[in-house]
Amino acid sequence: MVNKTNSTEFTILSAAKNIFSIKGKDGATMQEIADQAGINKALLHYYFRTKDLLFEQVFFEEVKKFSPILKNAIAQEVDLYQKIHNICEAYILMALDNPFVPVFVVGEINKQPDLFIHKLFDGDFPDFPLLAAQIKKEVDAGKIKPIQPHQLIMNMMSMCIFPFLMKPMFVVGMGIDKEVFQNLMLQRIKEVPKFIIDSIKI
Amino acid sequence: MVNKTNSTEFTILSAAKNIFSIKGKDGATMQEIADQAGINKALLHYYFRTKDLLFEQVFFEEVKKFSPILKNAIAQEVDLYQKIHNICEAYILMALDNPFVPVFVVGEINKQPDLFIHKLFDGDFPDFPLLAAQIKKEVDAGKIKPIQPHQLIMNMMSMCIFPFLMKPMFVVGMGIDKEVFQNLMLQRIKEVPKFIIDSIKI
DNA sequence: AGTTTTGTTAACCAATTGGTTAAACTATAT
DNA sequence: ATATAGTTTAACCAATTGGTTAACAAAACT
Repeated sequence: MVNKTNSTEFTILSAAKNIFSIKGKDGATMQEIADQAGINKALLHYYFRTKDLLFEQVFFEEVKKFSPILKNAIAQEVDLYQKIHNICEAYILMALDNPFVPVFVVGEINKQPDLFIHKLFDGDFPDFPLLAAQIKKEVDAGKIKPIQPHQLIMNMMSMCIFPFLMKPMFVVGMGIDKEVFQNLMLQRIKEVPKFIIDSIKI
Repeated sequence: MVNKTNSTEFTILSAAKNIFSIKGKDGATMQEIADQAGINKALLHYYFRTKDLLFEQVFFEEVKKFSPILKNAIAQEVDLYQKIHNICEAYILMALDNPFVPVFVVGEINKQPDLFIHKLFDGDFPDFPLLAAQIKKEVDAGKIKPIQPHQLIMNMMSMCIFPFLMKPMFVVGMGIDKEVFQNLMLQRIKEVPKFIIDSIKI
C-alpha cells in the first residue's frame, strides 16, 4: 500500500515537535515523545533511528521552509522601504506559523554556533552584506538618516522575532491573553516596518 | 578561618555559570562542571546539594541583581524620552555584564512560564502598566506619534536584548568578530533610544 | 596535643535513558 | 493459504548521570 503521509510517522513528528519545543532537545525524552504519540518507544527508533535524527528532522523540516523565503526577501531588487516590509513579513509570518522555531534556534545556536548555522542555511547564507550595502547607499545619498547598517538590521530582526521568544513574559507581565498576543503579532507585520521607516526617513 | 568568598565555592559557581550558559540546564552534567572547576564531583553536591539548587543559585544570583534595576528604571518619575533611555541602558548593561542571562531566561521561561516568572521577580513585577500609561498619555496629548504602548514596549525590549540571544548568528552571518560585536552593543545604549525616539517624535 | 569541624576524594548505587533484539501481528502479493 | 515485507510490541541492555557513603586530610578550636 502506498502510504498517504504515513499516519504513524506524522503522529510521531507532531508529538516530537510539541515536546521538543517545550523541553528542548536535551530535556525531552524518547519515552515522553512515544507516550504522547501513543506508541511504543521502540517504534520511534524504528522510524527515526536516533534522537538526534528525530530532532534534526523535526527541526529542519520547519526551518528549511523558511530559509529560502528569507534569502529571497533579502536578495530581491526592490527599494529599501519595500524590502524592509518584505523581510519583516517573512519573519513574523514564519514565527506565527511555527512559534517554537525561534526558541529552538536560540537554544541550539548557542550550543554549537558554527555547526548549527551551517546546517541552518545549508552553507548558502542570506545575503546580509547586500542588504547592508543597500542601506549604506541610501544613507550616503542622504535618502535616510545616518545609521550603521548593522544596527538597523539588528533592530529589524529583533523587533520581528523577540516577542515570540518572550511570549510568556509578555503574556504574564503585561497581562494579555493569547488571542490578544496573536493579534498584536499580526499587527506587527505592518507596525514594525512603519516603526523602522518612521525612524530612518528624513 | 573566615573564608574570603570561599575560593572553591566561587570556582564552582564560575564553572557552572560557564557550562550552564553553553549547554543549558539539561544539557550540562555535574561531572562536566566538576571537571571545569578542577574538583571532585562529590564536592559539588557537598556545596550545592543538587543540580537544581546549583542552577538556581547560579542563575538567580545574576538575575536578581538586575530585577530591581529594571523595576526602578520603569518606576522613576522622569519624562518618557529619559525613561526610554534609562530602561535601554539597564537592559543592555545587564546583558553586556552577563551575556548568558538572556539565553537562560528564554530557555527557562518557555519551559515553566508561570513558576519561572514568579521566581524571577519575586512576585513583585516591574510596573509595565505604569509605563504603558505614560506612553498612552503622551500619545493622547499629541506629544508623540500614535502607537500602541504594548508595541512600543515590545520594540524597546526586543532591540535591547535580542542581539545577545543571536550573537553567534550575527557574528557568523555578518562576519563581525567579538570585539566589534561588543562595540556595537555599547553603541546601542545610545543608538536604540535614538532609534525609538526618532520613530515616535512628531 | 588532641578533638572537633570543615573540605575533599574515590568508590559505589540506583534510576533514567537512548538504543537493541527477537518475537508477534498486519496486510499485501503470489 | 501462504510466503513476504512492513509495522508494532515487550523485554532487555549498556551507558550515563545525579546523588550517596565512608574514609581521609586539613584547619580550627580546646
